[in-house]
Amino acid sequence: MARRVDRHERRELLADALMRLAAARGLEAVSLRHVAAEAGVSTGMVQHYFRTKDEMMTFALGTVMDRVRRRSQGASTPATPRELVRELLLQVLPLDETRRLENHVVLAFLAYAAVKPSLATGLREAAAEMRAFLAHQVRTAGVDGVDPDRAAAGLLALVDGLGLQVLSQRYAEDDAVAALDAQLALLFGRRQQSPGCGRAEPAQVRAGLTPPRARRRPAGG
Amino acid sequence: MARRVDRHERRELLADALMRLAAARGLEAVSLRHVAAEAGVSTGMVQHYFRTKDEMMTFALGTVMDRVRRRSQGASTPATPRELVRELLLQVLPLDETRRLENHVVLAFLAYAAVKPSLATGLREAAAEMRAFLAHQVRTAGVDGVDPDRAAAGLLALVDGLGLQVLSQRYAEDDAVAALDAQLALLFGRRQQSPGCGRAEPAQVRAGLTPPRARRRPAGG
DNA sequence: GCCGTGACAATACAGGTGCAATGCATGGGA
DNA sequence: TCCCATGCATTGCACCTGTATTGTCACGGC
Repeated sequence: MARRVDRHERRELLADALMRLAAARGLEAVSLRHVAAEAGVSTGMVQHYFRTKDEMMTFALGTVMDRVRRRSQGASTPATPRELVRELLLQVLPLDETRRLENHVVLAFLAYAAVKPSLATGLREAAAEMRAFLAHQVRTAGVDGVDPDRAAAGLLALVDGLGLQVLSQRYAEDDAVAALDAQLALLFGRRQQSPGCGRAEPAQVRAGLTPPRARRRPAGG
Repeated sequence: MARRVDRHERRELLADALMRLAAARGLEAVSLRHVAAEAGVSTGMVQHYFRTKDEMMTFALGTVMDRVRRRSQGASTPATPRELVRELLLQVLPLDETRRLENHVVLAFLAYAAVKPSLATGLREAAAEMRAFLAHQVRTAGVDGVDPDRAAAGLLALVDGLGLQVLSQRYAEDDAVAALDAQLALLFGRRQQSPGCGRAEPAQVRAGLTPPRARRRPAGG
């Protein structure tokens, strides 16, 4: 066998091109030929590494999520759970070009997944993973009176919504960050506002505000 | 001239077919021929009423938004601003088949609009309209310490995020409603929790929590 | 040496796409 | 009655799509 190339690396290169394309011109502009052109290769090569378009799409989606995951983990090593949560959620918001691009891609895939259940599964898994992590941190923080799962789900919903607003230019980036911080303050307790009273409020807030909780379907994540 | 048909009515009929298609198989499945087939007419007729595909898409998007708008207004006539706000936001969440369909369509258009600025404009307008209405109601309610605009934007972001979660089956419908209600309680004040203290908290909460702009508008604006 | 296999390239093909052009029936104004 | 704009159907076209097929070339084991 004459294998001299790193197969996975090649696939990621193509996935990169796909993401650029999806971010710039939408997922509908993604075709084998366009991806090949964007990557500067022949369409034959794309076919060589992905037997079908669906396989290519699935791999690309996985790549995006892996990338977000990796960046979220490797960002820094904050001491407190609260900082950890903040770091993670900030990595999800479209605050720079890289993340804007990623958000665009994820949005495109989100709409696409409404039709392709296989992709939906992947997205759900990633979300479940994040929720689990967030819930764990909330639990670790020891905020009393809050259901960690609910809080995590609420945070994710908030960040999702904020991301949408920012992407469609209905909201400024700074405002989104401020909104997130406000919610975090609510959840973890700001400073100490008239103890006893301030304590009671946030718990109720959390329980209500971050509402749903995902029933984690084991299979779909 | 021999005009016996209601042009607008015909166009809405076609837009209906388009929406059904978009909800069921994604916006990528929307073609002149498919829309025609779904509506049970010839492709020639579609071309007769929409000179271009883009014109058809734009009209369909407008139709969805109008529909949501209309339903939101005509739902009922609740007495309090809070009820009004709740009614409106509930109309945006995908809580029944109709709204699930609308949400799917809006999501599809949202992703599509990231590429077609003309559509994005329409979506933004609708969102601005809703935010203005919500802000007015919040102002009318006379909640002190809250910026009505911020609160409105926050509510929209929350509902947007919740809608996404529900659509992608990461969140149960009931949980979404509970989440919304919790946020409303926060905003308008639940009952009266240790007055003075309970009063101060919500204001801060609102300002922070509901930050961004609304994504949820089913209409796709 | 060969030869097989992996890494690509080029091409072919059936089908779908948006859109233009054309055909044709009909019914109201002249 | 003629006339022609309207409402719609049919057809055609150039292009693009995903995929299958085939070809070519370089390498590495035998």
